[in-house]
Amino acid sequence: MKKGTVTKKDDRIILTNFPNFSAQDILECGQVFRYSKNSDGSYTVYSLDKRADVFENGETVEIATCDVDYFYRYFDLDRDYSVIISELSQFPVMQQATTYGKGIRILNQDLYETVISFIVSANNNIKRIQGIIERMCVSLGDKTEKGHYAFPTLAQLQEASIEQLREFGLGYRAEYIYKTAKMLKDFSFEALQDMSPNEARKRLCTLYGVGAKVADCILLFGLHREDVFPCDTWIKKVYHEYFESGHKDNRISDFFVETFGANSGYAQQYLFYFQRKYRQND
DNA sequence: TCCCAGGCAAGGC
DNA sequence: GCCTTGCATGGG
Repeated sequence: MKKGTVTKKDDRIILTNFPNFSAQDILECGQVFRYSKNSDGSYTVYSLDKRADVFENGETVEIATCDVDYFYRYFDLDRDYSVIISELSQFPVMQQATTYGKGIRILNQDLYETVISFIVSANNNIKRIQGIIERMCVSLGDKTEKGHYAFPTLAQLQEASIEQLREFGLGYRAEYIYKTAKMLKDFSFEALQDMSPNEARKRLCTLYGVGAKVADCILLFGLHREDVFPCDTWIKKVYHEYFESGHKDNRISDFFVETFGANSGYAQQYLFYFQRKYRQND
């Protein structure tokens, strides 16, 4: 396959004939909660106080942003996803899943925003998660020059009361966010980088509201750890529908990591997106 | 009315 | 260590 070109300008990134890039697949596959689809078909995605607008026209994709370097890394543009897809396709279901979600890329999201966002995600559905996080931004975050609201800084989050957090619709997760915001004052994100998956997971699980699954999401979406496999209710359905049964729920993640190895994180996202494809209203 | 959603913490054993 | 239970909220 011919490899496309990436051109960085001052205020935009231009992809030409660039394989495995679809704004819809990337943003609607469940890894990120702050984005919108615009009336002209373009997408806007937000990260911390930044935003990028993605316009797709045939062979050309234009990513308009005032922070080109940030979103170059954010969209994981250095990685060749055709290799990953090729390796995963030997597994029967993966052939279909990677065909369906061939434009997926695992984003390099901000670690702090990922921690808070996925605490919100626990036992929740995507539509509600998006609404809660949006209300958090509007109520606690700064309004930017572009007119949108930034994700609240840690300092801003720490100032919010439990009652205020509960008004966003967090339910019992309000206490998780409240306590973890305080705990993050003395938490080293840098230390996670050099840890094994199990060490890093254990460290993340010291945060209130973070368990095994949320920790794996943080490792995958915030630290781009490829050797983890977040197991939620959708993945359990995938497991029982397409794979061998016999593992207890809390071992399904281990089974998939043994199966997919270094490509586990990617495999998870293809399968999650594939499993949910007829359920876009969640 | 019950079930479900990108589960987790706490308590019992 | 492994199980069970309660949990806020809104949509189907």
